[in-house]
Amino acid sequence: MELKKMLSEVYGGIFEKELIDEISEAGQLIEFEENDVLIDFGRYIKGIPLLLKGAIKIMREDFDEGELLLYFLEKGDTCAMTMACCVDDKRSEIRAIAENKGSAILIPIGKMEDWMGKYKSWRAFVLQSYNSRFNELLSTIDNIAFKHMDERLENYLNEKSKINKSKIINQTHQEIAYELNSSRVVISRLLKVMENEGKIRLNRNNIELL
DNA sequence: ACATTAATTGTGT
DNA sequence: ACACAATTAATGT
Repeated sequence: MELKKMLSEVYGGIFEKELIDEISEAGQLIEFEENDVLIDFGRYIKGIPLLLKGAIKIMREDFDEGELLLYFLEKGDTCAMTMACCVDDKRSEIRAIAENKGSAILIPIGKMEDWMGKYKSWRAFVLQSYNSRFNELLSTIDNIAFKHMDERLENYLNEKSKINKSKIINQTHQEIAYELNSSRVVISRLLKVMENEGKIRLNRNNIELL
C-alpha cells in the first residue's frame, strides 16, 4: 500500500512496524495546497496530524487583530498544540496554514491515547515532540522579547529559505510584515538596508538571498 | 499599442 | 505612523 510506504520512509526509524501498521490502518491521508488553512482559531480538533510532506506555519492571533508567526513544522513533526487540545477537548488556540503543498496523516483522537500505553515509541515521540516545540517557542520568544526587528527579519528569511529549499522568497513586504506583526514600511526599510549590505537582492514580489 | 488602475515598493517628515 | 512619489503589473479598449 502506498500510504504505508510513505509512513515508513518518514517515521520508519522511530516507530516499530506494528505501530506503523496501526497508523496506516486508522489514519486518514490528507493532502493540502499552499495557503490552505488546516486548523483555525476556535475550531475543535478532529485528529492529530503527522506531517509527511511539505511544511506548515503556526500562527497566533494577537489581542488587537494582529497575527504572529510562532514556528514552522516540517516533515516528521507534529503539532503539540493539537495534542494538548484533544486530550482536553478544547478549542484551538492557534491557526495552521500550509506553507507549501504537502500531505499529512490524520490520527483519530482515541487512537492517540491507546498508543500511549501500548507503544513506547509513540510515547517517546509525543514527549519529544512537546519538548522540541517548547524549545522552538522559547527561541521565538527570545526573538520577540530581546531582539530587534532587523534580526527577527533575518531569521525569518533564513528559515523561509531553508523550509522552501530556495534562495528566493516570493512574498511582498506587506505579507512579511503581517507574519512578523510589524508594518510594511519598517520591513521595506530594513530590507533596503540589507540589500545595501549585500545580503539580499530586492525584486518586485520576490527577495533573493545571497 | 496605448491609457487607466491597482498593487507594490521607496522616501521624507 | 502617516503621506505621498515612483515603479511595475494587470486590464480594458
